Order: sequence, then structure tokens, then C-alpha cells
Amino acid sequence: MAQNDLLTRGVVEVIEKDHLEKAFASGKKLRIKYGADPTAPDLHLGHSVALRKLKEFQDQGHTIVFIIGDYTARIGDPTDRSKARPMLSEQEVKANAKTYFKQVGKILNAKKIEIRYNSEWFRKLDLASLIKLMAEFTVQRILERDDFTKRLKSGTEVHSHEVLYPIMQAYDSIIVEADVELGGTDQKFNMLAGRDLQRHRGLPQQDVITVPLLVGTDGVKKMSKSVGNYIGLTDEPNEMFRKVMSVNDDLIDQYFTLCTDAKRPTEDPREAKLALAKTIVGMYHDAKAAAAAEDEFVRVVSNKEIPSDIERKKLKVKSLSLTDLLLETGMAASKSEARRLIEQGGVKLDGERQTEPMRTVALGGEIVLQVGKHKFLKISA
RNA sequence: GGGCGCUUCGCAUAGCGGCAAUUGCAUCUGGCUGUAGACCAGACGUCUUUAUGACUACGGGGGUUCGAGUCCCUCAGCGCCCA
Repeated sequence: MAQNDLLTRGVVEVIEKDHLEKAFASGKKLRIKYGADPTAPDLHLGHSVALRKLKEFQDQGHTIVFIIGDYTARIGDPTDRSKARPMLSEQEVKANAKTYFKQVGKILNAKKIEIRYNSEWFRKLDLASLIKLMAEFTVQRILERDDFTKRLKSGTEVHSHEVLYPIMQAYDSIIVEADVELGGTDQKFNMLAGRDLQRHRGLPQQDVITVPLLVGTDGVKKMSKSVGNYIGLTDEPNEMFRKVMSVNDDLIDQYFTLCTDAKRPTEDPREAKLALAKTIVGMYHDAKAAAAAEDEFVRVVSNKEIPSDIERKKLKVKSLSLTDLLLETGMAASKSEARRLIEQGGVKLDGERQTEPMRTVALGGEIVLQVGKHKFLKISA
């Protein structure tokens, strides 16, 4: 990829651009810092935006420094009170990191990454040093952060430890001697805090690159696992294909730019999205799987045929009511739900719509049970 | 330390003693369509002999009452204000 694309495609802002360009021109190998959260080891396309950018730098011979924020994770973040996020043990952090880097390896050369756990230095930081560190920032400066301001205005609480996050992240930059820090636009403030601290200590300031936050499949909120609008890097080809196809039309261009190296081939949204889905599945699986997924999609979704590969389940009984069948096979969570689905016309047996909840189903050979549009199950006695 | 208030479906909300309980979002089903979205219709505690049915539910426990989400006491969690 051309060097000028490096700082433009899929990039929102570069601070300081001139400085960074000079550094590139000098041929110096830079240390590029990226923060990772070990609490959520499942990566999705949203993460891939930053990772793909890092990959470009890696290909130029720069060093990617991954900071695993295990220290903060182990303290637990009470901001999200609804979840009462549990503290992670050392083993859990390690296990998460392992799955994390396995997925990162789909994009970056994992062997060349420098991995640092921030517990390495925070564990040793005593109170006196922490106070000294905090003295290097003013409360005003910290409260400038957008979400703090908003929460203060609206009366939502801001826990006092939260103001430490930007400070800790800034400290990370000092320790790993970052030349550049890369992150989503939501990280801008924290990354700039790194610059502040470096300047304050008379160190060279890191440059900051922000990348866009990918909007999720719903077309509204940023992609995240908890919202459920995500496309996971480890999703099965068919599922991945389907999810890409369900992306809002307005996002097609954005997805091409941020998630692939390709360009949108055509104006037609359906065709463009098929190409997009095929490209993305090809990236995280392979071309063969992508082609198969496309066939499957056309067959099942476009032509409404039965999928080629359906899960099977054996039942021990010879006959039972339709409601019980849904319950037994786990296609419905309760009898009431099963009844509801049947009454609303969402249940088919061998392609025939069923409307009678109490009818008895005789099990002999194989029958195909369909619930809703996507759930299929092959049942044998 | 003193005063006030909050806790109801995944989230958010209504609820001045008759409530399986409002509304929005989310979710699910059906319709429409180029997949999705948007849009339209419906559902959204469980169970059954499907009924003006039974049971379980409005933070926990106790009480008043024919009857309590609603009133009283108490415990817990959370928040606001004054000092």
C-alpha cells in the first residue's frame, strides 16, 4: 500500500501529521502502541479496522506494541454496574489473551508483535509515585473529556477512579516508549493524555492516529458484542456471509473502505453487498468457503430453499405433540412460546406450515423442522 | 452527621387498594422486498382440561386488609441535597 494511503485510508485524524511523515521519511523504525482489552476476547470487524491499519505499519517494518490492560481489568470497572463485572484472575487474563492473539493472527503477524501487560509496571507503582503522577495532570484537563463533561452535566455519576484511566494509559506510553499510538476516535482523549505526559517529562511526544468506529450491522450503533450488531472474525462462513448481507445499504462504502482492501465494484446494493460478503468471508476463511457461502445464501435466503447442511437431532420417542417437539428440540424455550410460534405460523414441517399446536407428530424417517426463517433442524427417531 | 427520594419484563417507564400490571426501545413471528432496513400486522410470565382457568411475579422479610406493586414496619442496594 502506498505510503500516503497509510495515513489517509480508514484514518480520521493524525496528530502531528507533519512530524509523523518526517519520521517515516527518516526511515526510522517506529514503535506503534495499541491498547487491548483482555475482558472481551471475541474480535469482530470493528476491531479489524484498527488491526488492519496496524498491519500496514507492520508490513513497513515498524514494531507493533500491544498493551494488554490486564491491571485495569483485574481491578474491575464498576462503571458498568448492571453487569457487576467480575475481577479477572491471572489465569483468565492469560486465557483471554491467548484466544485474543489467535484471532489477531488472522490479520497481523502475531509473532512480530511486542506484547506487554500493564500489570508489569502498575503492580509496582506505589501510592507516592501514583500521587506524583496524578500531580502531572489537572482535574480541569481530565474533566475536559467529553463523556465526563456530559455525565457531570446530566447528573450521571463519575466514579473517582475513572479519572485515572487516561492517566494510566498515558503512563503506558512512557513505559513502552511509544512513537505512535493508534486507536479508535473514542480513544483520542486518552491518547492525547499520553502526549501531555511525555511533554511534561521532556520526552518526545508520540503521534496519535485515530481510526473510525465501525457502525454495526444495525446501521446505528457502533459495532459491539453486547449490542449484538457485530460480525465476529471467527464466525462460520455462512453466518458471516448472512451477517454482512444484513448490513444496512448505507454502510456498504464504509465497509469496503474500512474492512477490505477492495473497492465497491458496482452501484447496485445487492450486488455490491454480495461482493463485500464474499470478500470478507474470503479474508477470514478462504475463497472456497466464500464461494460456498454465497451459494448457500442464494439458495436459502434468495430462493427460500432448505439449507444443505442442517443440524441433526435424534429423539427417543415415536410420536409427540408438535408443541412438545419444539420444546424437546430446544427450538422453543417454553410451551407457551412453542404454542405462540405455531399459532403465528412460524413453524414448518418438511416445508409445510403447521397451525395446530396439539397435533401429534409421528416420528419415523427424517423430517425437517423449521422455526422462523433461519432455524432448521433435521429430526430422526 | 442531618433531611429527602428511588428500587416494576433485557433496558427505560406508568402505576394516589381490585393488576399478569402501562408505554417506548430491544426481541420474536407473519406480510411486503433485492438480503437487510424502513413500513404494516401480531406476540412478548409459566402451566393446563383454552377458561370471565390455575399458579408464580413489581429489591428481601414481616404486618394492616375480603383483597397490597399500591398503605405501615424493617432490612438491603442506590441516588440527591444540606453540613
